[in-house]
Amino acid sequence: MSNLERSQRWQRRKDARPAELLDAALAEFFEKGFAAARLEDIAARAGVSKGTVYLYFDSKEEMFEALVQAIPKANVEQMRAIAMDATVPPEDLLRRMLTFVGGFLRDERMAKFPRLIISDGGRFPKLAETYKREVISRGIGILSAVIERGIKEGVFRAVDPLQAAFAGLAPILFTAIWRTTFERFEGEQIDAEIFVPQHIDTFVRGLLKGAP
Amino acid sequence: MSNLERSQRWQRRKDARPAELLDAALAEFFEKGFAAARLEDIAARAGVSKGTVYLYFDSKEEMFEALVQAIPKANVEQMRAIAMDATVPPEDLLRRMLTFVGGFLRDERMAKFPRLIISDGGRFPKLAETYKREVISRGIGILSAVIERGIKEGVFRAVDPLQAAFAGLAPILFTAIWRTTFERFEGEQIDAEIFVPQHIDTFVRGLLKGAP
DNA sequence: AAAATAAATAACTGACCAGTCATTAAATAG
DNA sequence: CTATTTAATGACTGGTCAGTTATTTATTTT
Repeated sequence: MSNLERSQRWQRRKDARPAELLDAALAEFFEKGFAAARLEDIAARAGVSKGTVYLYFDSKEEMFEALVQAIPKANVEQMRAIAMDATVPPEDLLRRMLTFVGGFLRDERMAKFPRLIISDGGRFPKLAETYKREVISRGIGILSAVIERGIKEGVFRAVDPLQAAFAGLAPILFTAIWRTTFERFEGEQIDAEIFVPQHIDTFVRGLLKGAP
Repeated sequence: MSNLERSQRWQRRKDARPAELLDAALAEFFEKGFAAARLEDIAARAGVSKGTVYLYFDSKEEMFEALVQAIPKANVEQMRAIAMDATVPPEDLLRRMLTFVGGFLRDERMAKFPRLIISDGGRFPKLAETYKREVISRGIGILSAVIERGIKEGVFRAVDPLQAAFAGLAPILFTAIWRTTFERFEGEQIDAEIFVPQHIDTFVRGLLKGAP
């Protein structure tokens, strides 16, 4: 029997562990929430024992932080890229940006983040704070800048740009929360395919000057 | 020393206990979420020992159910009353109804409910199910009926009434979630005073025919 | 091939908490 | 005033789980 075939109890994989543990942690957190997720299950899912987790992370909370820090930032930066194109009229920019957000929230991973933050933000304020600062504030900032430009150029009515940005984003974020909370029960459903474009249309029309 | 002055260890108050316990439970659930709320703290807050709780409720979950069942129904019925007035044009009805929702969500109690459901709905599906059936579905049903009437009367564009109802409600519910999750951290804030009326205005304008 | 190193394990600890139950004492009936 | 009932207590149980640590074993070095 060769060495390769011989069953080994475990292997040293120093480099791969942290990422694998974070993947496992994300899955468990999404499934059960932060408080109820068991470190033992996270370890098992990563094919490792509980003690090993503590070789790479100081605590459960630190794992959570690492996840919130890492994952949703790229998408926000991509939204900024869309906003940069000053040759596009503001109402089209707005449509594109909100469509983009609706798009990446269709990805399970992204959709489950808001719910996780809302769930455990109460007892672990750092998480909510980080998410607000790194994700929401940036996104809102970019959106409201575009709305402000539209007002200056006389295309939009003179609304409060910050509050309008929230109003544009809220239904889309709400879709993600809905999916992860109420979709599985019978009764009325949000159909993101219809809901998101229709909302964007209504929202942008409602913002335009010359509306009734 | 009279009987009245004599310090008594406790009093029998069979009738008052359940309501007092539910009040205490609501406060603890709002503060810590369902899973993290301690029965001992709920009991203490109601001025009673833990054992007493089990004289009136079979389990922690049953307390939660009782709360979700009881509290937010009245408001939904009040919204139905507004919708009933067929002499008012649909766009005004819509404004009134959404303003009403924005109003009662300013009450702390109401604002904290959605967050509680979202937080613990995952592990206690019954709660989310009850809330969807008893509160959300009813509210959405009433709203979408008014929107449908508006479309039939030729006042609104031919949108999907159900999805539009969600779109009208979502930002207002989102306000409540925001308040209980992100308001305490520095950075951009939703100002409900501006946000809600502005959203309602944009939403209804966006729905009207003759928009650009 | 033996010694050294460090990755990984698994048994353990200490704290926590939902739910139980034998006991106590307030209220009521006889 | 005494006996009975029952509201309320509080110590206890059984189970869970984050974090620790002594030990084992894979890998690297010499």
